[in-house]
Amino acid sequence: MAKIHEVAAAAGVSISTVSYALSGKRSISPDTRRRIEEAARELDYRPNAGARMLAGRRTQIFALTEPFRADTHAPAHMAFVLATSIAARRYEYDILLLTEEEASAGMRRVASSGLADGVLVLDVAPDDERVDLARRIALPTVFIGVPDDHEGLVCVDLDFEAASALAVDRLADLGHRSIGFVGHPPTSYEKSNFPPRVRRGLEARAAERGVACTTVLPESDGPRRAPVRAAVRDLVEGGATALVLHCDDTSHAVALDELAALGRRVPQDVSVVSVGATFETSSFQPPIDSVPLVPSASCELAVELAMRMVDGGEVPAAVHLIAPEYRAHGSTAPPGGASG
Amino acid sequence: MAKIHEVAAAAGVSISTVSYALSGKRSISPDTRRRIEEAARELDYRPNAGARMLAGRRTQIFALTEPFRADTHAPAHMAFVLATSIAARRYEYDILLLTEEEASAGMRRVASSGLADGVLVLDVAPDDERVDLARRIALPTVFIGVPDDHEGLVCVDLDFEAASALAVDRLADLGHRSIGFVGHPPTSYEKSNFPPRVRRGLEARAAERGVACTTVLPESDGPRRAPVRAAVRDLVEGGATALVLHCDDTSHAVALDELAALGRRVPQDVSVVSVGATFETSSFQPPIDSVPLVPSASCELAVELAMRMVDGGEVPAAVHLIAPEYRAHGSTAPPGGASG
DNA sequence: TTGAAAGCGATACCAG
DNA sequence: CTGGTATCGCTTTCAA
Repeated sequence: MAKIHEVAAAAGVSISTVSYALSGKRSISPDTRRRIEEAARELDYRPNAGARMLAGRRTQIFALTEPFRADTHAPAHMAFVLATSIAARRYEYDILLLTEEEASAGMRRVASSGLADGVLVLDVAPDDERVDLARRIALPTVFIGVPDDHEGLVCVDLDFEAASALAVDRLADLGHRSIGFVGHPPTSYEKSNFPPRVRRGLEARAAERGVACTTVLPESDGPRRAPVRAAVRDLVEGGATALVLHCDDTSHAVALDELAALGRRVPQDVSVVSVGATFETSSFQPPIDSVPLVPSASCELAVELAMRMVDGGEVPAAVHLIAPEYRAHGSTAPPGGASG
Repeated sequence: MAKIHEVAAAAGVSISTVSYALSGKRSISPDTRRRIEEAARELDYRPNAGARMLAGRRTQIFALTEPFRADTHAPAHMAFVLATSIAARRYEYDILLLTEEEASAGMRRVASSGLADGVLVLDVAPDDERVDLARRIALPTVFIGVPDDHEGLVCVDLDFEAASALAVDRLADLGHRSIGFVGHPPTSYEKSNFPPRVRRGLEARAAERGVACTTVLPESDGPRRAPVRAAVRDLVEGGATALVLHCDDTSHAVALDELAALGRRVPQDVSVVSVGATFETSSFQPPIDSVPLVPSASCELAVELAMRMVDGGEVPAAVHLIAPEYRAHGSTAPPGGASG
């Protein structure tokens, strides 16, 4: 824990010069800079965090609020936390965790104690309690996800409607006239903010393209995930030549397994596209086309916006949608294989 | 962001009195204290974090290092992060996230910048790179998990050996003479620190009790988790009258499903005990006896030790083992049902 | 029981 | 291009 004056002494300069040299906030002669950097390195010097917060006007910390809900999908959640942390570090920012009940109390606490420069909100619910709070506190806040009432808020998310539309377009372009949609369990459409958007986008674009679309929202439990299997069977036997999946990874695997059990080949007999997945769909057997939800994309944008706000820049209080991207892995083809 | 002098003015006292009243570090007349607390509440005052770090000698922050390894079991990991955060908040401490590559660089950074008062290490590998680092930095560090080389370190963990022994004792006491052990996939025994301890404890106690013990470490993939099913089948058909499980939740479910498929009732035909699970085993069909790994227990102890170290107290540099607890849910019985 | 004032260790303004 | 120094907001002696 060397201090700045030790570095100054070692380099034979004043402490202000050390500060400027290390922050790069004013020009320093090459020679002086070199001596300072060397001294800093040898002493393993880093500015004291507390002093820096106090003297400078930033903490270099973002608070990350995440209510670990019981129904939170852990792997996806971890991916977002990790992506946020990595994105923040690019700007030399650290992440402070705010969990559970603490989500609200914590935001207040962090705001009034100046512990963080901004707040990133994860795992957003449609009627999220953190919405009101965000409007009240005077701290830059970015939602990663879109609550129902998002007026005046800065939100970041994948354009799920467009993602679904992309999937429908792909299938419609190939000639499919009837597609089946396997979604999350019904409760997800109330507790989470994005499943409804996927469904809406899908059904809307299907209607536009004159494609028949049947939606099933199977429970994700039961022995061998029977509901998912039944959904797949019903859809395929009902005439769907393509399946769009928006569900967890296990349900994906089960759906593929059921197709195999039914003797339907992918993509010859049935085309399959995954929408909004945070997991790798290319490692399924067979690999599945995907319009993924990429955590790093959302989190990087969120952090960038938060940084801009911290720097006093203008950031529109609006939903910042991320354009979806179609990733082909060979699971789609024109309809008409065996069932031709 | 009210400041201390505003509170002092509002309460008609000096700032030092406000500081003392709020920290409780010296006695204040009841009346004065009341006025100060009221003023603080009305102004929503909280000490500025940076100023507090600088003037006081603590940051009120613990760094939590967690390398989000690819093979990390997300739900368990989340449970530990959450438990750590909750435990820390009891002491008015916040959690700063240190991830990935940053695990090592971050520890160094946090130590030399005085960003945290201590470090909590999660997801410990047998040959963890953070071990050497922990010895080098001058920051109280507590490992939640036990690396192979833990000399001079403060570690906290469930006594897995004792947990296994508890399971064996239960079964041996009931009269079982041959038990099967279904463990994690083989690679887990290298990448993670506790599976070997479970296995060791199990086999040792089985030997002591004169109970035959067959170990199988099935892969946790394949269609319908065939390896797990095969393991269960082989063990049961090989004469095991009881199964001890130390694997993920899905494998538990699959194992039970396979027993049902084999026509073996639990516990009449086969007894089943789960060891070291972080998930709820009482909601399986049927509910399963468990000697669980309780995240809150480990994390609370870790935080308590870290706090004691921060406060300058004595904490033995040793492995602090948590005594396991047997939770009966009706999945064990004397052997001799159908197979009499 | 209370108050005045000396730091804590940086940043950034004002000079030179 | 470099230095002196006021300042950030609190904690904690030292005095009364």
